[in-house]
Amino acid sequence: MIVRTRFAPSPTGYLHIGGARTALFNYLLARRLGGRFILRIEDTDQARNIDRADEKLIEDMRWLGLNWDEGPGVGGPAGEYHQSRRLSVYRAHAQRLLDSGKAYYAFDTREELDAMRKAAESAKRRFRYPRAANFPGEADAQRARSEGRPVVVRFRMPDRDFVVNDLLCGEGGVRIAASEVDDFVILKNDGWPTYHFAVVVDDEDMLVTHVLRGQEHLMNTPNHLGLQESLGFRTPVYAHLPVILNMDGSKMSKREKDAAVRSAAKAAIAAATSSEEALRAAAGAAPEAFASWLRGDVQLDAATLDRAAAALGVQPPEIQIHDFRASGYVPSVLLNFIALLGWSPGEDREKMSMEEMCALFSLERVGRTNARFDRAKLLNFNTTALAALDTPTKRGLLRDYLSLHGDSPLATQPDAMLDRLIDMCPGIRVLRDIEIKCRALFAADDGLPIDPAARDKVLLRNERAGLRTLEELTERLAALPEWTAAAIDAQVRSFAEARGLKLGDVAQPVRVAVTGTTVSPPLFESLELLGRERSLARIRGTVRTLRA
RNA sequence: GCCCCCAUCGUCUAGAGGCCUAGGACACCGGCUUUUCAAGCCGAGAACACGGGUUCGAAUCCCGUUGGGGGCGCCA
Repeated sequence: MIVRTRFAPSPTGYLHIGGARTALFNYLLARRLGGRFILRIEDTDQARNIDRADEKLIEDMRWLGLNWDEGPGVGGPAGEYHQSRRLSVYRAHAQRLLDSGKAYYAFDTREELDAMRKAAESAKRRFRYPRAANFPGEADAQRARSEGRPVVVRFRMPDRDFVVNDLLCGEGGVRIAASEVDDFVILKNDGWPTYHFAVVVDDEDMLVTHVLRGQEHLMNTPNHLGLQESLGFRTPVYAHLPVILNMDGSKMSKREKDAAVRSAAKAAIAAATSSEEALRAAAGAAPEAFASWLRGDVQLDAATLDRAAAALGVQPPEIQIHDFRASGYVPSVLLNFIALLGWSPGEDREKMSMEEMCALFSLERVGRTNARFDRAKLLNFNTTALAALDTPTKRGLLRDYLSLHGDSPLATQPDAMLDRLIDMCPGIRVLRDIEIKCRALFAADDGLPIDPAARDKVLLRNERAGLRTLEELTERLAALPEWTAAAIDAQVRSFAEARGLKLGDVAQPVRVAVTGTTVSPPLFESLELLGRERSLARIRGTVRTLRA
């Protein structure tokens, strides 16, 4: 029997870390066992579907390299892989259950259901839907509809305990008592299937053999077993994966990003480096909404949050796969790291290529404890991996990074220039580091912005020692017979030695004068790249400004 | 509230009753290197949640406690 796995996300936006790991494990299992990996889009909630969200999700999957054998864009035997395009399939199966008395119509309103749930809660009972003694017929459904009552189809759950044979949870299966399950809705009032129903039908249609999914699905598995039994379907092998949490143990979500930006905003306002009004305007938020966000009552939407973060000059923590791409992580490294959140190949192995993971993966070695997402370790993985790549490969990654940052001055540079920048920046942790270090080299020479802290510390402190050094050095540099990193290096060193200065005492003033900051690629190479004219223009400009 | 899952350094984990004085990785701390930021090199500290069993012997098996996570929708 050929192994068939699937990743079945609900398209509510970009792919999350947890979703990516679920996808990865399904992918690895299929690859390891010579099976097929299917992508299916679970878009059965009309209210929640965001326009074209599946495209973002698919983009992230492709970027990660988690390519599917069947699914959107590649097709397959099931024909359609968006549940929204398979409605007739679900309806046919629902009708079958209706006809055989294994499902029935129900006409309760939300209010009635809420009231029943409240009553159960106050009586300290678990709510169970009160199944009618006699099921309503088609005529009753017609009447209910004409009276404007909601009409749903509920599944008549078999009245017995269920045992979920899970590869990861429990030993000898997880037993869930009959009292813990009830007659759940399979067809909503809008005629669309619920998740529980669509997932069972599709896993059967698509011949899925192994279901690896988040542990939050463990308790709904009896619903699926009941449906499979009543529909005469196979039951796939289940493995419910532990959850990935934030470092603080909370559930990983966009909230963390929101909180990070909020605390930066509060700090900036408290330190008077910014005002609430200025930030609000920069973020483009309504005054009341912004105030309520600052109090922590609500979250900001993604775009507003990004603008606020930019205005504050803070880098919010990456949450979604897309965030990591935008920071300049290597996709295979991200996958490698995520795989280790729950899986270990043993023998102290950690750093692995995709091929190695495919060869080594096994469910027996997947753990069962929740993992926290440690960005520091991921950063280390990325740093190490980047250091091992050759320049053309890094350039490819940098191009991808820049495709998301069209406003970067690096975005329009030719390959030869990018290669030069890459070689000037060893030891980078993420691709964004290249941009941070190099962007000043592409700024206009006139009116180069100087960081005040750098200016005070490096040029003005100690009675302008840095500035005086700079002035003395300028003419020596101007007189250099050739403008190469080696020549500049020799000149600066001999100058420093003659004055009894450390190299840094000379190099830092030049760096600040030329780049406006204390951080840049190696100075002499930077000066060579900039050229004599532009370098001297910047130094002289800075000197002029500070003298005035 | 009821039900389910889980429990080794700060974090991810190795560990299938003696190989454990508990191994690796990241982080942290100390040192070296260094024209900035990184990177690199060397070194140190750091864990079997608790309480009962079982056994000659328990991180490993059983029970309980505590703690963490999840579920109880016409969301997925």
